[in-house]
Amino acid sequence: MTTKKPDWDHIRVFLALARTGSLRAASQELGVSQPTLGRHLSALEDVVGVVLFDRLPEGLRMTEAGRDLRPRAEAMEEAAFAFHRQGDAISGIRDRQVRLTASAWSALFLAGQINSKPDGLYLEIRQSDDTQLLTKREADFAVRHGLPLTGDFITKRLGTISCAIYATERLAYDMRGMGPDRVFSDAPWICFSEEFDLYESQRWLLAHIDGNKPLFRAGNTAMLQNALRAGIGAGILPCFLGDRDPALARVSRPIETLDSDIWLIVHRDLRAAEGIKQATNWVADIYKRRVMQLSGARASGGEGMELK
Amino acid sequence: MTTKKPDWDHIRVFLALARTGSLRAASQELGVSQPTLGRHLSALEDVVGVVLFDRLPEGLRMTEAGRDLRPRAEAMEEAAFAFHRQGDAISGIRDRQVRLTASAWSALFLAGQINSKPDGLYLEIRQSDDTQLLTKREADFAVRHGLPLTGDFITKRLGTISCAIYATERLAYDMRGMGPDRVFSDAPWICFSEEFDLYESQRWLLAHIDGNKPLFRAGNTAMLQNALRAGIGAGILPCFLGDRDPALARVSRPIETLDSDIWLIVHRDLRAAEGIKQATNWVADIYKRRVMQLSGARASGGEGMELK
DNA sequence: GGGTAGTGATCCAATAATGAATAACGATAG
DNA sequence: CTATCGTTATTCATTATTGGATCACTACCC
Repeated sequence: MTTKKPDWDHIRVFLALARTGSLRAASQELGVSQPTLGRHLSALEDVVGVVLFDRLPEGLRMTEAGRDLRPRAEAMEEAAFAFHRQGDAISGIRDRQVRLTASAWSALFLAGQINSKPDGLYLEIRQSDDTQLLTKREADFAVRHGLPLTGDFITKRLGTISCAIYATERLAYDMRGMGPDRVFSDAPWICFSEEFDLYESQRWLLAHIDGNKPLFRAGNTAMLQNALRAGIGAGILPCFLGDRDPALARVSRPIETLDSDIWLIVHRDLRAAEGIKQATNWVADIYKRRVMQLSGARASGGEGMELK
Repeated sequence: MTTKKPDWDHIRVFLALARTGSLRAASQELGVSQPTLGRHLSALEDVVGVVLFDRLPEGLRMTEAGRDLRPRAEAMEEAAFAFHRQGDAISGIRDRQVRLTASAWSALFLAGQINSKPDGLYLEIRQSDDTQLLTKREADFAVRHGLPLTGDFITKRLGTISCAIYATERLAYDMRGMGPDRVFSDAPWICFSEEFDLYESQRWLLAHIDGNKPLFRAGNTAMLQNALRAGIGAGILPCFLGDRDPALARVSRPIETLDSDIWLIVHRDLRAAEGIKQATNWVADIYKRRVMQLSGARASGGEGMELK
């Protein structure tokens, strides 16, 4: 009979070490101390009979054996996630916050509607674009601009979000005077910082203004909006934000090219959980009721230039 | 952030409890005390948020939630097995006995050839017909009469094992006199106990002797052989045993219907491990060299009746 | 150079997990 | 009804695990 020592948790440690590359970093992530992790690793190496990491002064370097073993450990982790997902589904997420992750704009939008949240539903909204949050079970469902590439998810289209170019009324007036051809090169522009360069709207703006460097780069949407209010430049905002800001006016009509579908994404295992159903219904309902706000439709038409 | 408490080992406990049905039984199997298992179970129920077992005076009764979760836990266990198999493959099973499981006759046969075992190879032969031993990682490879139905195995045909009917020379003489038609109904027969009723040879014999009840049922092959030696009856033995027993003679020639292919079965993950290669090569070599013994071929032909 | 910020290893007091003993309980047999 | 057996739950002394502090070392930056 082989060793019956329970080492499943040690495999979990192995994975954390493989990811962080050092005992200390992993100790922070796992919430256990560095000496303990070192001991766990040694214990695992003992039962497996193979050295998993070379201990170097600059950290841990995974051996070839470790690299071979890693996919197996990840398969095990995935199984553990599936186990807990199923548990969540069965428990209906009772006595726990439902954790929703949304991209920047969607997170803002939902936070603005939080007062319509049904009683008894405890929500936590986490702004992130990391799809992995769902598979890693760090979030229960997601609101995203795109569909996930892999994984066993249920998706539902929530609606379309439109954005336009906004500035103070005064600046907007001047810019409209420049006309579609010169506004990009002559006006002062504000955009997001480099980490958002992958965003569709950011790419669109940067491509249009071309050589004309943006005079300010904001780290998040709220910063951008405040900068616009200060009147130093123009920038892209989602209509649901820009239209409701009395200090801002549209420079352009909603830019159709940048219309973006919003998707609700929930893991198949969780879709039937009571808490999840409540939360997703709430979210879907909001997007249904606020479709006008999101698309930037207005009772009074005809404001701003047509840009594309 | 959710609870980061490591509970993978608790899932392992959950599985053991699901299988044994009681804390005490599981504590024996896992080598941990009953109070500890109870605590582990409670801890797991805490994080999952669901009651997994009802604690009854007669033991644990799995709840519906537990039944739903069980397949997930088993998937995780399978992943853990795969992890360790891979580890074994990489380490080459150094510093460890290679554990071989074989069916009754094959185990006997191999044990008889153990002196040809290469130095430095440490073998443990376990007699069993449980195919699960391989997937549960309780054995490294198997010698079986049939092929496994499921699983990712490498198989190799080792040879054919033949068996015949044996008895003492005196009884064999009498029986040959009865002729093929009456020998089954008139002679005294010995067979295996009921637990072997699924074996091909046992089924064949029981079907032939029909109403004629066997006068003795042996619990294993050695017992059967000894009973035959005592002269009280005739029975089926593999040729490699019967032919080498000077106290026994063939009543029949090898019975072709009962020829049975022997297979070597090793998990794909383990096939390249050094220790495994050594051991499987040794086994394959034996079956190759002793093919005559196994098939019951003899220099002097023509002994015994032809039965089918 | 000479700090600084990393890394893993080691030691030992504090702590958490463990298990033998036992209690409490229900089922069962006589 | 009583005795016995097999459960899980509880208790508490013992044991094993843990982590803060520290050491030795390397890489890197100024």
